[in-house]
Amino acid sequence: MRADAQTEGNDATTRIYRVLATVPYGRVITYGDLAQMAGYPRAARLAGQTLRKLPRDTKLPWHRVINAQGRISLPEPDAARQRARLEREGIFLHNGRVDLLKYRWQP
DNA sequence: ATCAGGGCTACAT
DNA sequence: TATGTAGCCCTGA
Repeated sequence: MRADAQTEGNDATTRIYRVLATVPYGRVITYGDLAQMAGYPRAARLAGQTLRKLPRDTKLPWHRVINAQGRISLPEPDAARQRARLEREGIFLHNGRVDLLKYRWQP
């Protein structure tokens, strides 16, 4: 836990979930940005580890998180689920990637 | 206190 | 564009 994070009174998981919840429909965010917005710059892998623990029935938009290359970092069959959810929001992959310049969300 | 490992990244070939 | 290679930083053992 970090000093600046402690002042917020929350652990990394909570902070990451909170940011994830703000990612709007039809947009995506990278692991690195998610971590940074949660107060953990350069801790992209932390975001990954955290998301991996999400329950299957979560309401959070886990599928809107992709890597910095615009690619899905999940092994099949989860990658297929993520792709399907993204498409349902109008986000399609071309050559296995999302057009970050167009859909990347950054406040 | 240490250490390996993770849904990663940036940079160099 | 496609690898390879170092960093990064947190968590759990």
